[in-house]
Amino acid sequence: MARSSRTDVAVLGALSVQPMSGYAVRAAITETLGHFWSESFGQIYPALARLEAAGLVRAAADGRTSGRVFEITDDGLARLRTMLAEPDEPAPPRNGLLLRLFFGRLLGPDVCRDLVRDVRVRAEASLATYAALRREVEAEPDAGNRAYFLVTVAAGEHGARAQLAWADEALTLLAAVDDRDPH
Amino acid sequence: MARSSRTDVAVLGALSVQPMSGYAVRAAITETLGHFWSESFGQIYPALARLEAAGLVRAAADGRTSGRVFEITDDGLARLRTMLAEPDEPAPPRNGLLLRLFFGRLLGPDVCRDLVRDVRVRAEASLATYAALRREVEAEPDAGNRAYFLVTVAAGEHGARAQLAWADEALTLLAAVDDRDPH
DNA sequence: TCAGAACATATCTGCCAGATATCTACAACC
DNA sequence: GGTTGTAGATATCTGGCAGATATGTTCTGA
Repeated sequence: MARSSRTDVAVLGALSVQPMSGYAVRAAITETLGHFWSESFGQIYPALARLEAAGLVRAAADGRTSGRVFEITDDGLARLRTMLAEPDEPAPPRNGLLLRLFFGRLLGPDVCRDLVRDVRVRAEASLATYAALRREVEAEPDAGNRAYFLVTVAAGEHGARAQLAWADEALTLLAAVDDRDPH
Repeated sequence: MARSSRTDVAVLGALSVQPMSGYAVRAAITETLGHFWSESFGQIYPALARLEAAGLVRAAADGRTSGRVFEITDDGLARLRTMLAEPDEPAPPRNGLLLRLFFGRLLGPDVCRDLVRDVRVRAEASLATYAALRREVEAEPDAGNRAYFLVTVAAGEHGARAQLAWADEALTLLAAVDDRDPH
């Protein structure tokens, strides 16, 4: 996925499922891709305008509700396939939590332990969410996509379990730090 | 960590270790925080100018090489502590790999398996890097910071192991997908 | 002394999140 | 039958940030 508009990929992907308004695209992305992707309105509307100008998307015959409903064109579907096949450029790492823990001595071990415990709590919650999501996907009738969806759910599960295990190791490490260390 | 300039935190953090030029700050961040943080020059120089104007950083008595060497002021250290203590706002998820796998049916199972195998290879390499880093940190004399550094190394290790385990599960899931599925 | 490597600073483009400002449709409520 | 609230919908602006690029400087080794 080239650095160039990954938003376009997500929007085209959403419209490849069914025609939608910009508002609905955002809702679909939040709902369905929410555990590994996010988009803001500030991106979606310019993206739709761009894609429409390029003929990758067109406003569907207006059913005269409010809001324009867009559908993907054949060119758009071809472009989506191309973009999906581009090599992935992993984002540069930027983990605010680890940045703070690295300078943890300035914060003191107490605060650091709270930070880690907070991660632990959120990871537990994520696991529950993923368990529900997995049941949902496994019950879904669309067998052709099921394996792909499960792959993304599994990524979330493994990530959350890793956070749990890390949090426990981190708490052990921090337990050994003297609270009266000059920070 | 408020959304507002996390770059400032990283730069102040680097300068809290020792005075440095902008160029050296970038090098230090890449080298020392590289496995969980990154900065670009395009951020560092404006950040240094901002911080200097705010009195959080000052140009050290010039030893007359090229380049201005900055050191953190007392105000800067206080500000750093404050910023480190601010609540963490986790970045919105944006995982290009999972985005592609989610629409994997459009790509076909072969391409998807290649993507996953690639992750697996990189995760193996990461694990080796972290093992070396761990040995380095454990040998380091600075006992006061060692636990904090190890916490960040452990995060990388757990993350990489999770990727390995996920990749294996994903390959199993994708092995069951019929290659002749209409995509 | 000359070439090139490493050091150093600066700027510009484009992607993107988040906040905010409107506007419409519709239903519940009084 | 008007008011009010809520959800749907579109658009714009600010600021953080990565990556590329341009350019000058210092040092080292041939």
